[in-house]
Amino acid sequence: MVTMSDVAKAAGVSRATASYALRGDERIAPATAERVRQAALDLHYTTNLSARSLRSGRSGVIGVAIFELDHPYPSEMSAAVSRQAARHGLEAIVQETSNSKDNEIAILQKVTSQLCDGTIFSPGNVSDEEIRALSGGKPVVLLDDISPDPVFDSVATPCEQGAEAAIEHLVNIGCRKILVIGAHYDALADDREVTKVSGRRLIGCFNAFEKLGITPDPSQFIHTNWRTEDARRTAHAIVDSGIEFDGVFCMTDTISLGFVRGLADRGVRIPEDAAVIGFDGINECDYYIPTLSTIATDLNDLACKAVGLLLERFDNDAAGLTRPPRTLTADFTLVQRESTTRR
Amino acid sequence: MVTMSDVAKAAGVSRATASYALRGDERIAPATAERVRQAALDLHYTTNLSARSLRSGRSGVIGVAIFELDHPYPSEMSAAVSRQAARHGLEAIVQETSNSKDNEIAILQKVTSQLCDGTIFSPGNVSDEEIRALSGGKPVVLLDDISPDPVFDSVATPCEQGAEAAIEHLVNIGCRKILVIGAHYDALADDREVTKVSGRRLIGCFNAFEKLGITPDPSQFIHTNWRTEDARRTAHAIVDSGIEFDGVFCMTDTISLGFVRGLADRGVRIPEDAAVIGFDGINECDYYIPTLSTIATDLNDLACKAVGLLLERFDNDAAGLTRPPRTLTADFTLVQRESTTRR
DNA sequence: GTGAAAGCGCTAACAC
DNA sequence: GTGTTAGCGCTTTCAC
Repeated sequence: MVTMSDVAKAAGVSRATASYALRGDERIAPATAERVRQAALDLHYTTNLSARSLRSGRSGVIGVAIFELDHPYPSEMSAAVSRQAARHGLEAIVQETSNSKDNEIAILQKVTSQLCDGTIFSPGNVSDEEIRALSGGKPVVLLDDISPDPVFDSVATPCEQGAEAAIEHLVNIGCRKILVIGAHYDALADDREVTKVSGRRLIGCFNAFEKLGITPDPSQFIHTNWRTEDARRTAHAIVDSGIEFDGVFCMTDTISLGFVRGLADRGVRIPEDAAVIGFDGINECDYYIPTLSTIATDLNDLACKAVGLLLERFDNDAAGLTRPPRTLTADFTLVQRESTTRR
Repeated sequence: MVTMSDVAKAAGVSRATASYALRGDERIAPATAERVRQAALDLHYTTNLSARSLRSGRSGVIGVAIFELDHPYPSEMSAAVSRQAARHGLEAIVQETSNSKDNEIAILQKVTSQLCDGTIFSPGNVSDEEIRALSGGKPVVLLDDISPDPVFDSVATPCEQGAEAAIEHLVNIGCRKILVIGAHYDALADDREVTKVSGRRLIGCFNAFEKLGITPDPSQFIHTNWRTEDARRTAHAIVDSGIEFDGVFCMTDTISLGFVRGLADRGVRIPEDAAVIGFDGINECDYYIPTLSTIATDLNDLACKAVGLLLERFDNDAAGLTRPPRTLTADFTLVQRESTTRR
């Protein structure tokens, strides 16, 4: 392995000078700097991240910790963050928590807190205090952790506004019997639910109905596991039970995909018999048959805001400042496709 | 930040003893070890990865470098590798190369070669020698890099066998005019193509036709960009041109998704008018309308083999051994769904 | 503008 | 069994 000493020797300077030169420090004479750079190139020198990180406490790497890598929404989100990080000269490393507490702890404790300058974390089973303890004082940006009294910076998906827009859209295109798939009517009775994604999307629905002067019936709200196969079975059950409906808001596109497939299994035509709209904006909605309308969270905006909050903390920490935690909300767009387009 | 010195002091032992105790070294008396562990727990000690890695050259982290995180196949593959790594007590970090050479180099050079004990790499634009130079002597397992004279261990997807099975399946269910979407008939004229995924899937097709005594016509093989939207347009063009066909093998599920959508746009019914089968086995094939048949690469098997090769190298390197590079092929299954099921 | 030297937190010989 | 010691490769005062 070629180290900085090798480069310094080849360039005829000391290790310190080599270090400065390679990082573009102003103090080094242009000619010297050039000589060092050339030597590094010739020797195929690459700086040792562990050593740099150990010594300086900065690595230029940020961690992204998410539930499940093999699901469209989290993987598209990770990709967006990766690209956004790259724009700022940072390297993003993505780790899968598998939605298990042990794994979340292991990840925060190991790579993340030790190597990464900061972390973008989609928390599942781990409390704020635990994150605080495990993060080693490095900045953390939480995804969708809307607590009334936030401890960390966070970026929220536009749950309330998006859900509201979805319901309004269904009503606007003429739906009169709307189903909401993803949570019970009385889910909000559980206090914790209010801050969760499902609860917040539910609130958006209620807001929309209220604004439109509609009194929703509890039977319109149907709980299901947020997995495609469960949503498909839920659709079967609903059709088989004879419930009437002409519009459906699915709390995620994953539910939407399964639900639409389930309706198709039972011969329900979309959008003729029922219009369907989902939430998230995953790519595959655009290739489904029919193409699926959705409330598309702007992942670039989300990534931009998350990385931005991290960068702010870096700068602040460097300047010895602190500021209270901020919560930003990502933009969204209502994407109307075939599943809610009636001729 | 709490360091090992703090733990050692709290437990009333030296740093070395603390280090041994925390790593479960046999030499430390059980009582001492327990005392150290308790102290570490009380102080919320977490071992500094950079320091460990710098000193011992091992981190327990493996890198996964892939094209695009927001596409189903690579993200499902990364997830499989993450989980397989976890089974061996390794942490997997995933990085997106964005299919750009600069990025591939940056990733190999930075996190990967410096922190990771080994790398699973899906190479796009970087040569074997470059990988060799950038990997810093750490083991590398390549994905789908079938060179006649391999330099690294690698795991291949079952291209030839899978494509052969796909064509045979189409013929078995009665297809007589089969289209292959993803590569030109004469793509193999380019030598490099023979080792690429597209070329190898083409070879599988040729093998199948030969085995079945069918002489394929060049016009049956249609090139398209491997993106859903391009495949959709390709389907439009094919139908509009009046080419007749009753079976389609798409070289990837992503193509399949777009192609089927494109056929649907033109009123071609699947599987009644044409049967369609893809390749890869991505999750969404199971929820499409119709559900899509596919040659499903066994990602668990692929992950198992890739991580296994890495582990072998770790052990060998530790024992001072070397062995010639090995190339393994992942298993696959033919998954028949609605798109190739005729009543 | 450049070099000498200290030390980040940890591990692994080696000594006792 | 446990402690002492010497670095891993780098950055960063502090001299000059």
